[in-house]
Amino acid sequence: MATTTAAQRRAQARTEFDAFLAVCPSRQLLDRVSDKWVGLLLCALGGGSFPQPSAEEGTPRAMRYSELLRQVAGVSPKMLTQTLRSLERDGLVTRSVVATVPVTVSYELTDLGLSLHVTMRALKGWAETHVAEVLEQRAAYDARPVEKIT
Amino acid sequence: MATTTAAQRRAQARTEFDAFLAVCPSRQLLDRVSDKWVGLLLCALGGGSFPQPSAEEGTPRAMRYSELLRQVAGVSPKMLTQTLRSLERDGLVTRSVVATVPVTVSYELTDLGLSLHVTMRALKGWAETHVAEVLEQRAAYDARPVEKIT
DNA sequence: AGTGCCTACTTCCCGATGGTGAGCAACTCT
DNA sequence: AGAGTTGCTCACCATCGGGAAGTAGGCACT
Repeated sequence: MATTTAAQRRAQARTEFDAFLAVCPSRQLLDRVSDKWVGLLLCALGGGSFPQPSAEEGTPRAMRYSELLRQVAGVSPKMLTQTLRSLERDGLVTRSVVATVPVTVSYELTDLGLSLHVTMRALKGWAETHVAEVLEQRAAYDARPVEKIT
Repeated sequence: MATTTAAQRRAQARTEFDAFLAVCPSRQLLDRVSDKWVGLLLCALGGGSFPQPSAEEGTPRAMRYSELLRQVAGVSPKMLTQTLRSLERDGLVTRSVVATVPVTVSYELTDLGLSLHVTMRALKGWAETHVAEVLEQRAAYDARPVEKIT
């Protein structure tokens, strides 16, 4: 009985540690910045585009909402707005509004956003470099016999 | 009228190009590997753990299902299985089954998986380095007056 | 006048997927 | 019998991304 109580206490302590880790800020941040639209927007604002060869990376520059909407293929106004708001909140982009007619809103990477963009370029490069190999692996996996043993 | 038709054709061509890019394999792959459980599992199999200081990266080694379940805080059996299957299909991990009682199943990074793990370490490091700054930015953003102009 | 364009979003609805909780099978030990 | 190990599987539900349509204000063209 004393052994069981000690085991239960250890399990409880582990559960609490797990809960702590699961809400850890840096872990949540990694999840956040790993969002697909985040990556594509950082890339666009950083002067590049993905998927494309990386040979001609442009310079980071401010871009307008409609520019981003056109350049980031497949993004909807909703996801664009949502992601830009999130990036702004995290301090990764600045949003500037000029009261022209029509209104002009532009977004630009901060230094922090630029550091993330630079860091994410490696991951983008990895995907471009290895996509063919992964596709082959998938084909091989899908072609193999279904295995029943567990 | 001829001008309108030409403009419509250009818009149509752009829409088709967008559709192509949106399903581009390397872009899909980047989305895939950016999944939060993927990152954490690659890290665990690569001998490290996140979030933790990176000073003591261990060596990549095979790990059993239950080991991974214990080490990756917060993951459920469902997500663990699902993610491991996906990693196996992409050729990023190998799954080995030994018919012991109970059965022994272990997972190990492939060379491809290891290359991805190495690439993702930079992103993990970025999150750990900058999490405090991002939290401050969020607090500042949340504290500012609500702006009504668009 | 009407229509279409530009700007930067917003709203509503639905479906996919992640998450939770419980369970399965086969064995061993108490 | 119950409790533990192994590695999953299944049912249900909540969340959030995605799709489609819409808003407002101005300007240009027919």
